[in-house]
Amino acid sequence: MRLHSMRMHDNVASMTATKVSAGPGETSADDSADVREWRELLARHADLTCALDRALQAGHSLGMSEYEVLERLAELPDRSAKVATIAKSVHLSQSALSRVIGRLEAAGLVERSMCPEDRRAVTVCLTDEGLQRQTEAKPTQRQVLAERLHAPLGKTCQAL
Amino acid sequence: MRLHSMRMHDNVASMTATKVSAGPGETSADDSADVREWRELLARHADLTCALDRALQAGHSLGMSEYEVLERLAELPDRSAKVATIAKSVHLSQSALSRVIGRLEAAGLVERSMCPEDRRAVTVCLTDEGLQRQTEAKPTQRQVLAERLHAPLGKTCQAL
DNA sequence: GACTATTCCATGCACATGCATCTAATGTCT
DNA sequence: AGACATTAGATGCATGTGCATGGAATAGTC
Repeated sequence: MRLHSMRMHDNVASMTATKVSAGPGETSADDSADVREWRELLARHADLTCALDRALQAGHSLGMSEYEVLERLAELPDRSAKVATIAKSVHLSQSALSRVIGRLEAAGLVERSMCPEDRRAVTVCLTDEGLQRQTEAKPTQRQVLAERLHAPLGKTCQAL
Repeated sequence: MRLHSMRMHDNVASMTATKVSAGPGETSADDSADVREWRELLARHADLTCALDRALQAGHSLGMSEYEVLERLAELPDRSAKVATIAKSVHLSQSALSRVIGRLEAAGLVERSMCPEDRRAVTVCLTDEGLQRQTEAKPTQRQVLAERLHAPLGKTCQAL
């Protein structure tokens, strides 16, 4: 079972081929619509992930996962949360999140501290620098979203 | 710039936080709609990729990337294409595609052969076994799509 | 025809991810 | 209290991916 994004790529989805569907061993009546929708979802995801990652990396030295964690923290009143809480809002495995937090901590953008009530847990807190970075990066992210979320889809993002 | 899926994960997207938007340094008027849409796209993609990969792996020993290549080839009249052609229809880098084809070849599902007209190019041809595997796996894929493409979204796919 | 630029694919390398596992801390049951 | 099960988070490991590069073949230029 795969899931999360590593470095993303680009590419268009063309290569049309006559596709009849609904043969004898088929699953349901019209799954071709599902397939079309699925491929569009893949293409959109690829395009956006690629563009977002490039823009964030180039402009703010942040990966998409890193930015997402910063964003979640920045949205909270006290700018901090337990790792387990963050995990619920990000599509990353617990281990991947642990490492993302590790990278953010090494960069000085968050701080890990022991949770008083539950000494197993770790509270992750956004630093001032972390908030600043997220604030700087936010317009970049929004711009990419605005440009590509509803764009015709067919152009690659290739080398930016 | 990240993009393509490695092993996918699951998780829900909750963690609601009061989000006002349109502060002084904002990009555009209402980007919160874009953000919502983007997060839904991410969640849907994560859910589907995770479920698809698990189902294909468990039932047919195929990764999502492998299945996609088989599917593209199976859709073609002669069940073969040059690598560069396949590359245009799949969201993988050229190198990743090269390795996917390598794995498929090692599994006996495709064959690589030199292209007569252009001796740089490689023609990839689906074997009978490859076609069979794709035919077997297809209902699995369609079923997952049918089940989850429009599902309420909020449940994880966790351990299958 | 010789030279250069370009295209096609494979591969070395770095890196992010998921799984399995480990340690520590809590919770539960008797 | 003691024993077992559960949960939180970190880490070893295997794997898949993208980038940079390389070698081979082709296309374009003079």
